[in-house]
Amino acid sequence: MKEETTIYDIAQLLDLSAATVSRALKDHPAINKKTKALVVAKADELGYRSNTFASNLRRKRTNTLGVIVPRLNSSFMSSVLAGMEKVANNAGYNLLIMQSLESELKEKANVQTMFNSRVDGLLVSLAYDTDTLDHFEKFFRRQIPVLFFDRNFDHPSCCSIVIDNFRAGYAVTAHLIEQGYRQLMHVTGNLKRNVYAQRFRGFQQALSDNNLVFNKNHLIINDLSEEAGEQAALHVHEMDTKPDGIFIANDFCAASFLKSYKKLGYQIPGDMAVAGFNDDPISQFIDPQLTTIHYPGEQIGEMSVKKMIGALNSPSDTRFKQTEILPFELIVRGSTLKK
Amino acid sequence: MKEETTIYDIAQLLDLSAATVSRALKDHPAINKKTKALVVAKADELGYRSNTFASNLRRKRTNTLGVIVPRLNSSFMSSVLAGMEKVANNAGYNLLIMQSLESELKEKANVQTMFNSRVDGLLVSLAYDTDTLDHFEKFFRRQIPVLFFDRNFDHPSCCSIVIDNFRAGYAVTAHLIEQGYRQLMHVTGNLKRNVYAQRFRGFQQALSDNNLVFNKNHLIINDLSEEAGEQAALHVHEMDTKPDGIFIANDFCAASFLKSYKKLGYQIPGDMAVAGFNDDPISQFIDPQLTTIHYPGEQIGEMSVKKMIGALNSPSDTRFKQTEILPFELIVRGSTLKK
DNA sequence: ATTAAAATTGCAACCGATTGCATAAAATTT
DNA sequence: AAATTTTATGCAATCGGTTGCAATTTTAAT
Repeated sequence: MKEETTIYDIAQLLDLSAATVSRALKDHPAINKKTKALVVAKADELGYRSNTFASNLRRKRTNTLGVIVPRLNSSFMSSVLAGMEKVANNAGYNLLIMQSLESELKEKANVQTMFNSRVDGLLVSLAYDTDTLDHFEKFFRRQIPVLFFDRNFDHPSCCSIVIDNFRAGYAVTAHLIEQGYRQLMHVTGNLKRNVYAQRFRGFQQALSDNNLVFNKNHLIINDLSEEAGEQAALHVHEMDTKPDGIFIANDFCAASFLKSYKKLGYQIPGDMAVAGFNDDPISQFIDPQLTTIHYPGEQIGEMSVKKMIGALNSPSDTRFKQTEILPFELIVRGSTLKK
Repeated sequence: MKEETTIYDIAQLLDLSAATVSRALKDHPAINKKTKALVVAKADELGYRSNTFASNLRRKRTNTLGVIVPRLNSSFMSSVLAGMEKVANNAGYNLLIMQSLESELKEKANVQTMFNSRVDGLLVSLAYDTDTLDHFEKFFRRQIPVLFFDRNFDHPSCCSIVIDNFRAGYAVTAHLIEQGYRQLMHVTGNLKRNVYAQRFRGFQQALSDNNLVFNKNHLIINDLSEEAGEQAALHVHEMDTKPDGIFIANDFCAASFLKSYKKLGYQIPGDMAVAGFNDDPISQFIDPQLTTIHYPGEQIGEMSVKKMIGALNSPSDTRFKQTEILPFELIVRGSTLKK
């Protein structure tokens, strides 16, 4: 096993001090160009790689950003991560990625691990059942920036990157109404999560703007899983007066509903129009294809990391504390065609 | 910003040396139980967290494993990662995750970054077009363990965790034959990737074992993307003598094929039986549901990290160099019902 | 009581990069 | 030519935990 070269080796070979080598390697202005060139050349020659620990130890920074997501396995999240990685890499940051698996408990453990790993900043999309931000207190106290994307929670010291879930929910609902559906139902997740609460608000507002009354029995709250979609279908099947349109806050669950409801003998659209959310690939494979909301995942990822790095570089700049709202797009497909 | 407590603080408060505190905290056998208890109590009280950098710097280990995957957004990969994370966390390792986005170039860059971050070991599933392992040379030379999972490449100093793709390919094909399909076609990815090469071999073997000849025109090699599935459907549509069964080495592509082929007016199964690979959730949403191979993603992840940690703890133990082959499962669904 | 062995603890030198401050050398001004 | 400024480099302490070896204390054996 070859020995690592250090700045001391380089210093000795070039008859310089380690300090100069260190400065040369990071392009410090006080170092002569020729010296820099020499040092860089020698470093290359020896296959030098900077020892991050020594550097981190001294500078008290890790150049690592922590990322906690509910799950990795959605095309949405992986676009987000792709976007994050791109920006982070370019800026010399690494990502430490963990999944909470939608559990607050796991999320807490993740946050603790992130804290112990001394990430410079934390990017989080909250788990399904997270109630409080208490577990982030450690970060707040030490003023380590925490940023929420997609699933957020208002807090004075955190910034968020989201889409306008209210308007998106409104757009979907308005579209359903415009297509002639009047008895609308809504299936969504935990209303403590901003994304679901706001989509629901959008749903309600669209109803009321069109002089439709919201029927409390037309709201189902579940975990938006595949099984939940199935159960929702069964539930609707057993309703006396059935809705003719349904807006489900997640494509996967919507697809599951659609599949199950079809199986029960209903026509889609016609008996029931179905709209989802997220523009998951699945929405194009199911028959009929699913009307949904497209979410700019990659952009959300890029923006999040950019903000974070901005905040790290100039902690006082309030620009980096502001919530950013990115645009969405309504994608109309077969599942909501005219009645 | 509160100051961090260090072992020196604890040492001073308890009138001990930093060495003793250090040893006490890591449960060193030479330290008196009472002293240990005292130290641990004080550490808790002060909210002490060990400084990883100082420790890494001294011990020349990072307790971090690098993971490079082609893409994060498949349910398979995210199960793998979930499995990896579980085991890694329990053993006190962190994961540094990157995606190659199926590009050798990006993979090379990732490997370099991993090297610079001094991961203790590297877990890789190769990109679609990776030709050589040259970019891993740095790791081999320094004897940093590299392990391949799923998509591997034979190399004396690497161990692999895979399923038996040959037998899986064989099983799918034999099933199609058993259902009465005779003119079988195969769509797969780059044959440099073991997974695809072996599935193809399994396909061929099953044919020959059933006295069927393999027709060279019945092999399509593409990137197994959604578009590729569409194009394959068009291609088959234009063939004079059409196959009656097709085995596609990836569910996503298979689903896309199925959808497109149906659209062209064919019956599935009947005109064409379709089988996929991976047991992606999509396979249950498409109509008819897709026959496929179930892959134990989580187990692959767990096993990979276990092996890796084993190799790190006892570098000489050859058990950790052995390739591990995990079981798969043939899942029969509607798309390949009897002719 | 003496000696040998075992159990604890401390000393001090690392690990490698960073940085405030001082110094030396070169360039510019007077 | 002397004084001043600018530019370039070095010194040495620091970050916080780890570990080989020595020193001390306790326990066990003779």
